Amino acid sequence: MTGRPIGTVAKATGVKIPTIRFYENIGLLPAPPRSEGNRRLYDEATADRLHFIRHARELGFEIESIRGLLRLADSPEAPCHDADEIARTHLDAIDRKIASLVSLRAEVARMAECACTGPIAECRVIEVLAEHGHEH
Amino acid sequence: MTGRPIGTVAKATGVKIPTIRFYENIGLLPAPPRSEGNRRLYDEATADRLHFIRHARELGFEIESIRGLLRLADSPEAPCHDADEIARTHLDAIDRKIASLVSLRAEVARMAECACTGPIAECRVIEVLAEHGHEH
DNA sequence: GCTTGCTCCTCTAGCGACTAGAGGATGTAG
DNA sequence: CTACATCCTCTAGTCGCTAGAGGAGCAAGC
Repeated sequence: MTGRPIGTVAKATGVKIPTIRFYENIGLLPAPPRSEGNRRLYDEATADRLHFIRHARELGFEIESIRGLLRLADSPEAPCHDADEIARTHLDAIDRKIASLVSLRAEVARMAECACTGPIAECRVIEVLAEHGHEH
Repeated sequence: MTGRPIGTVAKATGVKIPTIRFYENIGLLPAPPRSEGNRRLYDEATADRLHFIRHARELGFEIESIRGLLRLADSPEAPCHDADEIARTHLDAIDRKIASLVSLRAEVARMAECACTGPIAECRVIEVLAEHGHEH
């Protein structure tokens, strides 16, 4: 029973070694067989799973969503709709995040429009933050 | 020596009670005097400071940035430039976050374009995530 | 065979910014 | 006097890792 050691898989997938072990710990990645010296030996299927996880994480999916997606990936007869819904929910979350960041940006930009020559006593940044009644 | 209890200040500022205590713990908010029964009694200056912190947090400033801003707010003779720089650094961070979220959004949206009628075996979401060599 | 240096192992603790809960004391209104 | 609300401290949990301690295994050179 052979396979690649964790370092090789880490390099191949771009996932750091402690992160791989962490995924195993939380049950996202199956525990691979070990060598005589107790080292993890990964087969291709598990490495692929790790690739899958990394892609999903890069796209900002949460661990629990990825757990769901992996379960679906494992049951090819399940309806595509289920995976699609996870993706769409995620898309909505991204949209909300972008919207709130954009309005935030406007506010911070307005705040940072500062002549920036005087002392703090006249600083717009501090002034805006100290303002009362600016509940939105 | 009077003052408002923590619950009243919490309502007035919109900061939850445990969060106020947390700010005190990490030295962001000064420890207020206590009543005979050991309860915190806040004066207006401290409540204002909490307002300041809340505004800054709402605008996404990190605790350490807020610590700096508060120090500046306390020294009105310091140059405005220092506060402005914190704000500008934050603005840059927001811009980077927005940019990365927007490109993310495009990718997830492309992924979620799914006919969504077949089984998982033909699902585009799963397919995209499982793809190899899609390093960007 | 022996040493060097790399990779690997497990385990615990830390990050940021809170939040939740236990278990108890205090304050107030009827 | 009795409810009940509010407060207190302390610990542990959240999320997704990351860092470090302290040790074992392994491959290559001498």
